[in-house]
Amino acid sequence: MVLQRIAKRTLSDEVFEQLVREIVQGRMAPGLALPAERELCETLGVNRGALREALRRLAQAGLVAIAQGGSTKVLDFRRTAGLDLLSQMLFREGGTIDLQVIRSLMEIRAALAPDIARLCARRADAALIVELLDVVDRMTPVLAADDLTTLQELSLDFWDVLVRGSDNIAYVLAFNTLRSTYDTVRVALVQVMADELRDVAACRAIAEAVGRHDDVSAKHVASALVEHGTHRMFELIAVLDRPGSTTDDSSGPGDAS
Amino acid sequence: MVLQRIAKRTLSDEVFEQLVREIVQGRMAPGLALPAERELCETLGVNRGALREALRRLAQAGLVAIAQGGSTKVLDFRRTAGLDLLSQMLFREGGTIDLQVIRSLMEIRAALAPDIARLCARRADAALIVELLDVVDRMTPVLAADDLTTLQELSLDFWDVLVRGSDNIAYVLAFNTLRSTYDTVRVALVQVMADELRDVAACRAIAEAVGRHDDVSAKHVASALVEHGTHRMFELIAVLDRPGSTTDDSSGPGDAS
DNA sequence: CCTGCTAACTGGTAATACCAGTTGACCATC
DNA sequence: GATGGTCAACTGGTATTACCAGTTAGCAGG
Repeated sequence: MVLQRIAKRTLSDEVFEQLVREIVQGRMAPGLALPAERELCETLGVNRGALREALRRLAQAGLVAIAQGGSTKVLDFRRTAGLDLLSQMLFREGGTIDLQVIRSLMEIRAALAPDIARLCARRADAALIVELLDVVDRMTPVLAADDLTTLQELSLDFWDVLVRGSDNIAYVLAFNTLRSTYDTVRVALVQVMADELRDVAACRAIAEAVGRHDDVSAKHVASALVEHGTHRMFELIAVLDRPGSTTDDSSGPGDAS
Repeated sequence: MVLQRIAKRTLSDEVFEQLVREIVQGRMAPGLALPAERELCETLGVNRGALREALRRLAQAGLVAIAQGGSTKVLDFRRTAGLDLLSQMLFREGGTIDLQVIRSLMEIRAALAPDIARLCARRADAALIVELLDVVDRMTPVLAADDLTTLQELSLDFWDVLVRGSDNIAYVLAFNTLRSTYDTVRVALVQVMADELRDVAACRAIAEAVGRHDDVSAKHVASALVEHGTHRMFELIAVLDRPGSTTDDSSGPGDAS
């Protein structure tokens, strides 16, 4: 087993996460007034400062509205929260993965990827093209060893370079959000994404299209590449949604929760 | 002049915004260690609690990394921040609008809109179709009066319904983020978006395609609709980027900052 | 019934003390 | 010289207390 960093969580982190779950999972309905800070911090057993730090973060995430003099009210996060909330929505009550969120993730990825490749082909400079080909070159031996986990990392690196090359700050930031969401369930998805990850040829085709500044080809190849994993994921979801199936594992190693 | 709500900003809001600007505009480079909290709060003239609330929000936004015992360090927001930061990047130093951000906004919108329409056509239920047609019906008299500002609001309502109909939480949340970014500069963009806003026929075509569950048509019409405004915006950006032009006004009324 | 005051909430700010983890210099040990 | 332990001086984390400031609702007076 590989050693990993100890995750240190502060009191306000705990409070924040607890309240996010309460709201996102619907146990605190929109419009509901939270208890007063002095009361709530006593209930939670933390000092008011820690609670306030958590509440401010909730407000920034668009989950509550704070008003001096008035009370802090729960908002309808479907109308007020931003994309950064996505990673908080992955897990349902009880720790199972919400397949609707996975499906959404795959769909937005499929919508963005072709345009990222297209713009990158239009705007990439020589240095970025070299960087792109370098990532693809590093993929080849890993593919030969069929090391899917490493391929997954290289795939993220590949898209990271493409996104930077697209010279579009919205794509860069959205990619960061989607990547961190994906990272949370990465291990559980290795097998489903296997076919896409093994398609290093498509990655090379994209890199070469970018090298030729051929935006049309880059777009089409990227579209085909991500449709790969997207379809596989849809198939899996169709199967898992049938029974009351848990999502603790799909196939091969990798534990969720 | 229309009266508008007074924006109440707390101390931690001010500190947060000030630090966001410092980081996003590059005056605080990635890797830089912030002064100690006790020192920084004295510099800013606020108490430590207010400063900490701001720092926690910065950490959540992916702009700094806080570590007990160590120092708080500035992160590379291009790698760690999420899409929710986009609205904070609209304004450059001096209050001028960053046209690169506007371009990015238009591009991601153009990438998402067709797929939103497509999914909505596949998944919308009867109630949502009624709602969609209702928005379009409300557009017609406003178009006759050529009231662009109201058309702009109805257009946002229209896309809001479409996004909800797509039954994709990632699209819903991303739409919220993009809408709040767009809202910040809405008035300045009325004239540029005019042609798109006046194309109520396209909105109706999308609504009808959704009503027929014709996802291919919905996608294509939506694609054409948003290309409208996107191209106009590109033309404007090409013109404004030439001289050292300020972005205080484009044409007609509407003051930015 | 309406106006306007007031008291009792609410969150916002502040000062202070102490707990807990990190860092680096220093030193004994191997 | 390299290693590992100790300690002091940082850093952020938590807690308590007090008071300021805005909102709300109820009540007195018109």
